[in-house]
Amino acid sequence: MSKNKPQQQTSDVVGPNAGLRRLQMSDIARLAGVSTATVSRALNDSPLVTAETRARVKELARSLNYTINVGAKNLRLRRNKTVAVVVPYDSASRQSVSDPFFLSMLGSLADALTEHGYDMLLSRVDARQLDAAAQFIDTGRAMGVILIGQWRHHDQLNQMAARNLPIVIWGALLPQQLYCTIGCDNIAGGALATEHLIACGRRQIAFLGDTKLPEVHLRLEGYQRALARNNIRFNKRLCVSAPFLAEGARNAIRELQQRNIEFDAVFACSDLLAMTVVSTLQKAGRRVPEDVAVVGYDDIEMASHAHPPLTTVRQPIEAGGRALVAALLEFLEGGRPQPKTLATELIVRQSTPPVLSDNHDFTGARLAQ
Amino acid sequence: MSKNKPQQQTSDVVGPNAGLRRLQMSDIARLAGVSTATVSRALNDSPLVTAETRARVKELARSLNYTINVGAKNLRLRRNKTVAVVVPYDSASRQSVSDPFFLSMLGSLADALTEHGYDMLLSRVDARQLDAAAQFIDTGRAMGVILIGQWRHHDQLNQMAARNLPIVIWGALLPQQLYCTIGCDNIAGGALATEHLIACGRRQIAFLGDTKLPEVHLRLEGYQRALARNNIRFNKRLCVSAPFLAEGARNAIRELQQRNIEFDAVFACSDLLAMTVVSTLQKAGRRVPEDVAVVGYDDIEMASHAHPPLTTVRQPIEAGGRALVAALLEFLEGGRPQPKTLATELIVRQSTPPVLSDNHDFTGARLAQ
DNA sequence: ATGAAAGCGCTAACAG
DNA sequence: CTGTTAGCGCTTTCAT
Repeated sequence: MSKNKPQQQTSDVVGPNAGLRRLQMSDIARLAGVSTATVSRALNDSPLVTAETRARVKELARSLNYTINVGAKNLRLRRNKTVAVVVPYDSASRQSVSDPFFLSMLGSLADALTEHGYDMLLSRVDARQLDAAAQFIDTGRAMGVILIGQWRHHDQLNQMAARNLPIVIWGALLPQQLYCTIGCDNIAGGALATEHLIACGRRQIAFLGDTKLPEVHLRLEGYQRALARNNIRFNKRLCVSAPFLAEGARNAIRELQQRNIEFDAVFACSDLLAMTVVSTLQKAGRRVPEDVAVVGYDDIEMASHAHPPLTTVRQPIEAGGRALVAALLEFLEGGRPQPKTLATELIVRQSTPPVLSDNHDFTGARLAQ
Repeated sequence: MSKNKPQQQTSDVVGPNAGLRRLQMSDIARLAGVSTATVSRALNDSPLVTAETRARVKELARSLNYTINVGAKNLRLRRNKTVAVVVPYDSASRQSVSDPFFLSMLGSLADALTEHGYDMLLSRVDARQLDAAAQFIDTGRAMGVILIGQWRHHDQLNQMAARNLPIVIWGALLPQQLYCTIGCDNIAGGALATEHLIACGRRQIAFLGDTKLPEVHLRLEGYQRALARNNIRFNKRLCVSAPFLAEGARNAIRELQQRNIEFDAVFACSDLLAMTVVSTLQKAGRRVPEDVAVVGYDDIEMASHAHPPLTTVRQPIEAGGRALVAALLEFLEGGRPQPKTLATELIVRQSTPPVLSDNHDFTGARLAQ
């Protein structure tokens, strides 16, 4: 009969842990004088039990500190309210980007998921093998995946999408994309920053960012469009590729200076980059914003505390997290969520000088200055 | 007979998902012509199956893209290789500290856990109710909890420890502490920074940090000890309480200036704080390190890219993450891990001037200058 | 309104 | 070495 006692059964009668065996539903049932079915119903607020019974069972469970075993519940229900959040890391540097932006995003996702009763499984995967993210779904560890950053792996992502896996990605909207991305309007963001610098009277605006990343590439496009709208010739030599890491910014600025390229403004594709730019410039004896105006991107917490406080393009992180979660949940409910682009907003602080005209409308086309 | 078809059974024969039902062990067993027991053994590398059978089964599983259902496995094994990592957030600001230090710690934990085959469940909890962290264990969602930061909730933590829950905490070692903490030697760290500033010839060293946090309090103690060892009188007015958030730093510096308190050095309890200090000082026309030397804490990535690059006390995050995980695993194996204090290291960069003497031994006692 | 019983997908005694 | 079988702790149909 009972030939199948699991090996590690915590003895509930003798031994050091006597009586400490984890309570289970059958215990509550016995104590309440009902069946486990009734306990289950009561605990799940089923209308099939009397209010009286429900109250009694719940009270008993509470007083005994009983909590339902989620694993068993999940197995039975064949679902499991957890979502995997995957942060790719650069296999070269073996380090994920240490930008505070990511931490905020994680926090925002954690909150949004919690709000919906979901748990969040966090993991890092090698950016070269993003499809490892699918493992979470295959093994049933999570119902879906949120990937932070598409990097340069459009193809891998498309393949996963082809498998129809519930996965949504924080990133840019690309042509011929099968997967669902949520992200900010990078073109608009790039244009916003650039228009502002132009409105401040700057004409030689350097662009800093790793244009191999889709999002940055789009910001560059916004930058170019803004220049065009204002009849400013695009000067390729003002564009310096700099990885997100701060180191890149210093080198970039040095490069400009060494090559004797004049610039009176910098648009940097992250606040981290921008802050390094400011420091590098100040060290070189150039004033911000008087000599060089600087605009950043993200609006991380620190941006407002930098010196000078950073003018920057805010990415709505809270909204982003919520949108990612909403899209994933739609997926899980059988829907096919559409990519969504969130609006960005220019936060004007002191790293840029006052605008020249009274026209504060940076969004409209500005055909001539 | 089959009166118990679960309601949401994905039809495997007809319907839009025909044939897409998730494979399970019995499918592999049937296809391989063996029992599920054998499949289980093969997949788990049990020595009880022939190498030949094992190979055949594994190959079949691989080719069919079958992966074991972790939930079912966990239920049966009554364990579940996941650990909850809990980041307390300040209920007042409704925001967890957005210090990059935390992100690094999360990354480090994710790596260490992955190394041991554990998954990481991330969540934020209200700092006022840290014991909510115990829920993860009670519901069987995770085997143990790693809490980042003990805040001011010594008592709550002691209560949890009394329940003998597998939980370890990143924080300071406090007297009469029942729980297991892993953390850096804050006293030594505080002393290290202070000794260095003294060695640089500074005597009026301001201390910046939220001393209500145990870790910061200990750093202050190290600061005081270093002063004492060097016969410098402790001046309470040089100690300014500043929350970790950057804003605090500016106010703190302003406060010092307004109160006309002279200082030629600042020891700030986080790099974020230190960087804001540097900026504030520079804006006020004081040079770093010539007029004021500044030492930070943590050695976040950005510290080396600041201007000037920040002299700081490094917290070994990688080692910290590994130690936290090691301690928790020891707990899970029935051990009772001891609190562990990791060594800190002074990273000398350019926010402090060259030391005056040739004696670079900052660790020894320095009885007279 | 409640209970009995049949599994969710897996593992491991036990018996061959 | 392999198969049979009894659960892990829960939910839900079906029968009462």
